[in-house]
Amino acid sequence: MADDFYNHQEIEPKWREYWRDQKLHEARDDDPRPKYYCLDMFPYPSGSGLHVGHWRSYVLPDCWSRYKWLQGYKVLHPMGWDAFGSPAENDAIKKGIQPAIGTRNNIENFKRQLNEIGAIYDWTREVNTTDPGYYKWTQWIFVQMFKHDLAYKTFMPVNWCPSCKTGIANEDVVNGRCERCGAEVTKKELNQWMLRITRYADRLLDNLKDLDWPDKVKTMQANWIGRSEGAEVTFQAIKTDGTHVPVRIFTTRPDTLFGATYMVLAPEHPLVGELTTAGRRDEVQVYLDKVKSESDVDRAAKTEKTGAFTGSYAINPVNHAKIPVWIADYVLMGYGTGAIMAVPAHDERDHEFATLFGLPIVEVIQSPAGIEKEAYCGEGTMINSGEFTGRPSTEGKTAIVVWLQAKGVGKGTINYKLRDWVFSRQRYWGEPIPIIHCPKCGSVPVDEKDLPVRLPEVERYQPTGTGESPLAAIVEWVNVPCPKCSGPAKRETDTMPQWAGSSWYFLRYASPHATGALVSEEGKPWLPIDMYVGGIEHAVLHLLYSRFFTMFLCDIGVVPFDEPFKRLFNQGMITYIGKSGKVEKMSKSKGNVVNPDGLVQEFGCDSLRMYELFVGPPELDAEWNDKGIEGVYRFLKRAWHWVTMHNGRWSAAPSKEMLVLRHLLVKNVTDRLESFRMNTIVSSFMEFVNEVTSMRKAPDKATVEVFLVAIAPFAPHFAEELWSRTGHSPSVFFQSWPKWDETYTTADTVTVAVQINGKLRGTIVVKAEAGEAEVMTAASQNPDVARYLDGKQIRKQVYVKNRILNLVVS
RNA sequence: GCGAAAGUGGCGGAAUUGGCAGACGCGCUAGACUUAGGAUCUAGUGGGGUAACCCGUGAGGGUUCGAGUCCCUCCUUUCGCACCA
Repeated sequence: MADDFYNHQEIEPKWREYWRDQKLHEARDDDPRPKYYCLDMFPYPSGSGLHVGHWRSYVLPDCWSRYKWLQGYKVLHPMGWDAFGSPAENDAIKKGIQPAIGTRNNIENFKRQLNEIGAIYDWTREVNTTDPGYYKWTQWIFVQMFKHDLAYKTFMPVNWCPSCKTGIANEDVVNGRCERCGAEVTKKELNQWMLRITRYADRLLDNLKDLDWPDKVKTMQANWIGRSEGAEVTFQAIKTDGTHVPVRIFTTRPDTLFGATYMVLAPEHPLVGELTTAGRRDEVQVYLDKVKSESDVDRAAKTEKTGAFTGSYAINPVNHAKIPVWIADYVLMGYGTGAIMAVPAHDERDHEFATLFGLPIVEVIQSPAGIEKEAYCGEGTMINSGEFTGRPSTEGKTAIVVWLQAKGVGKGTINYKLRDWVFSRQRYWGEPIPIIHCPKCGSVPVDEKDLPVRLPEVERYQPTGTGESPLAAIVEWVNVPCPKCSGPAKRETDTMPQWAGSSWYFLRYASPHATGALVSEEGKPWLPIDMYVGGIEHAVLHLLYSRFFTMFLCDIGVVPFDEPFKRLFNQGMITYIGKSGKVEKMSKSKGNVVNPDGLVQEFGCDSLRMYELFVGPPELDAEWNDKGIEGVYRFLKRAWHWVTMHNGRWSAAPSKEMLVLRHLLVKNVTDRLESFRMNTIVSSFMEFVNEVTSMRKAPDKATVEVFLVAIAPFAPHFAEELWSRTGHSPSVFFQSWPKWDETYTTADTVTVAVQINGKLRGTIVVKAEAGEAEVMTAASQNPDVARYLDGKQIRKQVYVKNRILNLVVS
């Protein structure tokens, strides 16, 4: 019958419509079941379509959500749009389409394509960061941060992307290049809004240990925060006029203080001028000019150290040694105090520098291999260290800090690599920063009742490049009365980075339509997120910012938790041979995209879903194979045939063998789901179908039911159709996840491998849990084994129950 | 340079975590059904050897009755950090 073949083209749209009509995807606040919040990282709605690489990231969370659903949870699985940001703006500039309109069109297209995946998103909770009803709350958070002294404006050199024509955050700079466009980043002095994320540094670090996240991501965040304990020590530098000026340095090795043989200031250090002697002025100036002309990229690529002597000296507080003060660009102004004591004997960088410029090297930690050839950075016994000589360096660390503190020349301190977050962008397409500058009252936040500050329409979107956003040109928008004194004032014209809206969107899904609060009381029980799925590329930026926002919102009572994502899973990317001939990440720019539309047409959405899982371990990158989907398609067809050919003619009672297969399937699929080995789940189903079809007997109804429920999260249309055809209603998703019975998954007979001298010589079938003597008897009767035992003496026998018998003979 | 992960047939990948290496799929070979097959089904498929057997998880060593799995040395690939004192 024509009706009996697996017609995916017919059944897939039908069931999608059914789910939509039945509102199967909607998460209801009043649903009494326990909640489960599964979240996909929301996309930027780009104009180019979804390729099979995108598909992979949406399939896994959908399968997981459907699994959780069958387990009896009310599942929140929402979707939205991270729609602010340069691409829409650049499009606007290029094609003359307003970003708002371009974005709307892209979202339409994206939604249609997501629908093809068969994913159950709750579209009633869709959020869009560019919606004024949404960014009202992004601005509200900024105002709260301002009120809590977490947002401040300051004039400082920031990373400037000459191509995007905007200042960007440290996190946006990758190897000296702009993370968005790849242009070399330069420095620019700008008056910028900053967020004091550093205030949360310790908490951001300490909380990591309790998160169920991949260690890799935790490590990356910990490294980014870069906490290091040490001491700040004050040296007295002698100025050209003979007076002393304190220079503070940071060190993690106070135990090596006696080995400081020179000092280095960052070229940008404020004391460089005062400490440069007349005789050295020219040389120092040449060096400063050279450093200034170098980009970060050049500076990073440089292998040899450079520097210049200022001509001045400083006094080491512990031994009053007079040591020269140098400047060198291996010392960074942005970290610690911008000055170091150099201990060439016990620091690689200092050693290299000292060797190059002929500076003295004094050993103060006993070094196994000496310190002439290279620095010794380990611990050991302190030597040449005055009263501390003879003590272990680990002890010396604290002892010297105590000593410094008592003398008032230093103290224990902690430094972080993490910097405050540059939050201003001089671009059009972002949330206006809700601040009004009043000549009398200073920076005044916009009244909460006046939020949102809507983004006005402009004629020109082009970034000006002057350090001002295009908004600055809209006089009627900029000029407003001061909220405090009503005098003439001006709006802030910088906008927020794209990260702003994505740093809290996951909270808004809980109550996307609430007008009186960021999260309503009804919405709160959905939070926090139980499972967050997305790419590793957000390991630092998005995830760190989101944690910071959540901590702050927790502190001001908006949410009752300070970590938003309990569990994180990073999906690997899909790779494919690109036009370069190499295997690369699948992307439009690499010219190696595989369009899913044709595959859906030919093999169906369910085949593609299952192949996306089957392609490889979900956490690893996987290379796309054009033929691979055919295997999954064949499997679905075989399974379809198996069910339909026996439909209604089920065997009355399951055979023992069938029961074993059924329970083993449930056990395998469940175990593999829980451990996220999605690729092997597909294998489990294939093995099951291979087995049951080769039995050439009708299955019992219960086995088929279990099979259909178990496969429903992965091939939902397929499962629904067969569920209905086998006389069930309503949806298969109203069933509950099947359980297995250990009595069937543990066989009564087992095959035991028999090895002679570690080599497999035969296998024997024995009762499960059989004793060693019994197995030994069976083994010696097995001809394959016996021939190796003939005339030999058994020296040793090792038996591992139900697995293996190894006989050592001679 | 530092750190992390990984290296298994022609290919993607399995392996209950120390116990029969190569599940499952792709590809390939042979056969069946077919006017036909790029459909479907059946059988086979790590390498060598007529065979008994031997060899096989990047390379080399070690621990063990037994190692893809643990330890040491090295090589390669990918990712992250990259003068953070």
